[in-house]
Amino acid sequence: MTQPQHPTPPPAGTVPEKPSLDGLEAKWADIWAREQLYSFDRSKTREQIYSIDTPPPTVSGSLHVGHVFSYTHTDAIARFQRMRGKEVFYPMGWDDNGLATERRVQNYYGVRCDPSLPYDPDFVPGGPGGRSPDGQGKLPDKPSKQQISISRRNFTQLCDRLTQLDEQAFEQLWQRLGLSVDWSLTYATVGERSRAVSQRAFLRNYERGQAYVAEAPTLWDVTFRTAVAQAELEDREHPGDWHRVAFHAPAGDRVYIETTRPELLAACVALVAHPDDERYQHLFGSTVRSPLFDVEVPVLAHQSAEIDRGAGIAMCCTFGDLTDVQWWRELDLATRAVIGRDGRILADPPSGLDSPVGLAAYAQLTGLTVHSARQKTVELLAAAGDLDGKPRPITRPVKFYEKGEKPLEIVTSRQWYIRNGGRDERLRAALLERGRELSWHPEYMRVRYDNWVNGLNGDWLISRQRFFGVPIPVWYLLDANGEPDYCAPLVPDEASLPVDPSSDVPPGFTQADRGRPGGFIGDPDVMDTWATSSLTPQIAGGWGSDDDLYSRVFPMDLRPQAHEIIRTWLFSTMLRSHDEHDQVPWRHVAISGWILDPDRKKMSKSKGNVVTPMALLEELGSDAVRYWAASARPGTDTAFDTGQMKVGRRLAVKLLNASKFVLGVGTTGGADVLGVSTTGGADVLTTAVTSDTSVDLSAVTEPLDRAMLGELAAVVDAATAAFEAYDYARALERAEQFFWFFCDNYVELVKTRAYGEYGDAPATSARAALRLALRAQLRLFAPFLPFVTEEVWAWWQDGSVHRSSWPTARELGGVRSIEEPELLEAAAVLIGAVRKAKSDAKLSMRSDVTKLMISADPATLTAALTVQNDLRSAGHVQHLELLPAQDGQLRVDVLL
RNA sequence: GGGCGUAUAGCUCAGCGGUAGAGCACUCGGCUUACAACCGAGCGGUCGGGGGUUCGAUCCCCUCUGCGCCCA
Repeated sequence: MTQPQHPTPPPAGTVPEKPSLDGLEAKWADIWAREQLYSFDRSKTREQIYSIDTPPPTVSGSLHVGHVFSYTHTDAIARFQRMRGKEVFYPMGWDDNGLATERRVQNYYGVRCDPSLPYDPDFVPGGPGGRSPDGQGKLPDKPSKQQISISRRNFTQLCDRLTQLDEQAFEQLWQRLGLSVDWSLTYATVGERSRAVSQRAFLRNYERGQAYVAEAPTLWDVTFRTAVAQAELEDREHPGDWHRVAFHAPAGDRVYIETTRPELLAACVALVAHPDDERYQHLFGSTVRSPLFDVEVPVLAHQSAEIDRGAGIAMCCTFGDLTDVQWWRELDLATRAVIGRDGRILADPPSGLDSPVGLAAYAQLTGLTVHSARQKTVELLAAAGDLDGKPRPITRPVKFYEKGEKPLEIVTSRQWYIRNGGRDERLRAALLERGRELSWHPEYMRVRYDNWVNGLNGDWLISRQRFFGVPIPVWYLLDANGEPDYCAPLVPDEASLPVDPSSDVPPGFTQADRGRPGGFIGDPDVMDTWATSSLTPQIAGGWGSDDDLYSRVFPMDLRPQAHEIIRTWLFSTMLRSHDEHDQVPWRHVAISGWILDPDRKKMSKSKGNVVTPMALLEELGSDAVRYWAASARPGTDTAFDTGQMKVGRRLAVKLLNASKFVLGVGTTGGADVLGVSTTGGADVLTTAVTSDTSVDLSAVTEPLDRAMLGELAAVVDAATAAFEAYDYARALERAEQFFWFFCDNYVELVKTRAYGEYGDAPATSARAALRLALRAQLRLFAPFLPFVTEEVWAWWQDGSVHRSSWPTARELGGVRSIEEPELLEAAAVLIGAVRKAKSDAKLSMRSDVTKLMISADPATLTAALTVQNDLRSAGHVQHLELLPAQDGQLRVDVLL
């Protein structure tokens, strides 16, 4: 069953002979789209609206089952809120901004961006670009051999083109999954609107002094040749070697340091030891000379030197790691850079290296990679006798760019930053306070936010030396020598956004002024992708372009997201909202867990354990997959489990069959007690015709029927409370547990009566109760199983179940509305005892019971008496005997 | 190294102060007029180890161990 079937839909208002799940996704997704069932009504007020800040998936990656998992959680909440009467603002975004897209376009079209090239309007890409998506809705990723250099504008056009293809595949999948998104509200993070919002927010940050440009040591990826922010770092265990190297004191003494980075020897600006370290007290304040390069450096004390690491005294280089940066800054040291942005030793020796012997040594390293320079330096040191012993291998944590494969270097460069509290206690405290204003689901995820904010050690570096992204919207004046003045950037008018400084000109200038002394140059950099993603509420809500809409949806009600991007997406969105609006961007944040493979390893492409979602949806059905997703507790990592999906599929099938029974057992006679209109038709799909007042509970006269409705009312209350607390899984569990009980016990008990065996009034009571219960349960399941519930709803109700109102206890007569609250449970226990007797005797459930003897406490006996007709019918009992139990213990004896 | 989560039946998980639960798997039985891709019944656990609080602990506290994640 890999091909979806498209059976002719049965006429509205009829129950099919053989109900089936096949084809429901295609049928209903199509109808919902055509009817615009989920379209957002922007005339509603903020109080009437429930707004969702949807996570935009990265379209250059592939969708996997983890996306299906978390987006289902959000959709269930959206559907619940919609049924509760909220106007749900549920847009979809595409994250097509940034490096991932760049790489994909390079490989896909076989191109390379060269910003120095002019735009070629006639450029036609080669590569497999014309190919259509494969069966999984994904375009092939094939690296090309030869890469053509093209201009930045041509390059970004290809990015647009490819992401559009990817987005179509994504949208197909989401619709198949049944996400109740309003597709007319879709945005893309590199779209014009996003660029304008991103640039506008940046410029406002700049005006308020929250964004600034600075020349500073920066973590740098030599492969991608771009600066990297703290949030993009990861520590990896990396092998290296301790080298024991001699520095020379004036008296001829040797001072040994230990280092894992001897290649930075020429960049050494000081030796540093802990102020309490006895071994080096006599050296503090003196100078030593470096081996090979013969540069004089001071010996200094600093608290953060580690006494028991290496020799306890370390060389401080500009720059080997973040500790070097700290020492350099706090001890006010010289700067001697030796590593270039390409990760190779610079051609020019650093200042202070001027002796002939030093210059000769340096010349041997020039142009080498870090790795080669290290080997060469070790050779030279050994030859000079300044290397003590053999290098000793160690493994230590080294900082990497999360997407990179080489250790990060630190280079000094001019970059843009946004203040984030990393260097400002007051801002940090304010952001921590913002975190406390949010409702976190689950609550303990708040700690991750606190940890991140408390651990920030610098401002947010937002400029990236890449091509595809939102350009930093500033220009710099060139002085008479053609040197840019970075202190006073030229900024565009907000009305002209978005701008591309590499092709647009600043106010008051013409293209002729570009690059000319006295003219201007554009900032060549783009912003970090998070600098735009941090504005998804503003982008989706129309900030700046549709302020009326924005006032109706912001601050949003819900931010759903995964836990690993609390430090990036959640934090940065909070920061931008704090800066721009002085308030939290949402009220609730719901954190989804991850999908683990059956061996409890995180699913990822590199491990090859990802599951293609579309095939899964086709095989088991969307409702089944959604059931599995919705069964997972919020925030909990969950194993991929087709078994659980099959359980969901069985539930959906059961809903079909049980509904067929309830609706086929006969109407309630004469006027329809449910007040169901018979004017059905898809043209009124979006109209909620069913209201509480149309339900006539008065036909439900039998105590057992009322008891069942009372139980269901309690379930409705529990599910509602669970949903309000964002615990969709509990809401599903309660509904599901009741439904199986309802089918196995209640339906079996009343079946005979419902067929009319005991006359009209008892039959009518059962039929009305069955219908009321079905109508409520379909709505309880609608957020989880949108397709099967809609299908069944259409058999007998007008409109869409997804636009009907969420069930209430009141419409079912209230919780525990009868005087004998345990009636239903008692009846179930008794019929269970009869079944067990037959099962133990290995008899058919149809076989007759000659005599059923029940000995119990008075309340249970009363219950048995009350349901005796149903009990006798369901159990095929000929004679029923009720006896008071002396000890109050229930005993059921069955004479077969 | 610090933080968070988690540990319950063979498996996947619920429960979280008052005599252990579900589904799957397994065993046995049943074509029952909604459902045999179904239904019924059963088997199965000293609730990770140790200590403490309590009349009583799977549940609360401490500690140890395993696993996962986040941050250094």
